[in-house]
Amino acid sequence: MSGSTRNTRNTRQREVILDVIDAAQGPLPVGRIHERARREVPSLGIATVYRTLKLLLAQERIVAVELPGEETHYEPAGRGHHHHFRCLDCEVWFELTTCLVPHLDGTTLREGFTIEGHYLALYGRCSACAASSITAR
Amino acid sequence: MSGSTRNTRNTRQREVILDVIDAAQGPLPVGRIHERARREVPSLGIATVYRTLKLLLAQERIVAVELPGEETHYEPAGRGHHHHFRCLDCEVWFELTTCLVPHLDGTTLREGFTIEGHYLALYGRCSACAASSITAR
DNA sequence: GTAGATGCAAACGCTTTGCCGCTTA
DNA sequence: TAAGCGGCAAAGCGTTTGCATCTAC
Repeated sequence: MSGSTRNTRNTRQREVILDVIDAAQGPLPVGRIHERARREVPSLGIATVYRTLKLLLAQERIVAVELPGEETHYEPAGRGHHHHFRCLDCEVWFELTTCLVPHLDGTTLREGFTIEGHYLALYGRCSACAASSITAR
Repeated sequence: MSGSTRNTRNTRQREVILDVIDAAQGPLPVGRIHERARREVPSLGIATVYRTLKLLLAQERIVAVELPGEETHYEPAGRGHHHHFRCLDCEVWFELTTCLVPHLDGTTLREGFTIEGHYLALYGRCSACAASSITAR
């Protein structure tokens, strides 16, 4: 009963947009979703992408991912609590499968702040880029 | 020699904008800076705020703080590496003085990602709000 | 006196909305 | 066939830029 699936139709546009998000290796911004979905449906308008993302969010089939200094990205829902890693070379955001700082939640800092949740993003090099930077010399 | 201080004038507007940022307990977004600076200089235009922030950034007198799902905030420079805490009640962003996860940098994850830097934001209740939620009943 | 700064308004870029013809069920 | 949907264009909204006026030095 989560979200509005009532009176909702299955269209090629929605199918393609969800496919693009599901097939990605990490969260995608609106522009990239539009770009990739257009390969299948060239006439696809940007407004439809925005409306579809809003619908998919309401249906809890995707989640919005906020990344520091970047536009909102989107990824499939249901992957639980996890964080993201950005490669400084290829500039791709990857999804991590585990939480690196599970101990933080529930603790209270000296300043009196009680931590109920956290957000972590990592930066560095992915293995592919690290390898090519060695072979490149 | 950091930034352009040459051919730069000291105006009341700039002085007030920097004062507002320095006096804040945490990073502020453009709108709030404008709002507070206007108390001193009512005619202050939003364009001047944007231009001044850009100048202060170039002079490395302030830094831009990216917070997940929020507009860019600004705080005084020179406070080193630290993170931010957002109170879910009063919705204020506070600055923390220490890094809670210094061990992350330099490590390589199983997936092959080499961590060179990290970004952490915390959510919860500040002591004032935690206290008032108790006395409120 | 003059280069630089401000304030206003127009321009921009991204997101949302309105409208109407098209499509799914 | 009808309600939902998509595409286009216009409207919003936050940020940037152009320009004429003002001001710090």
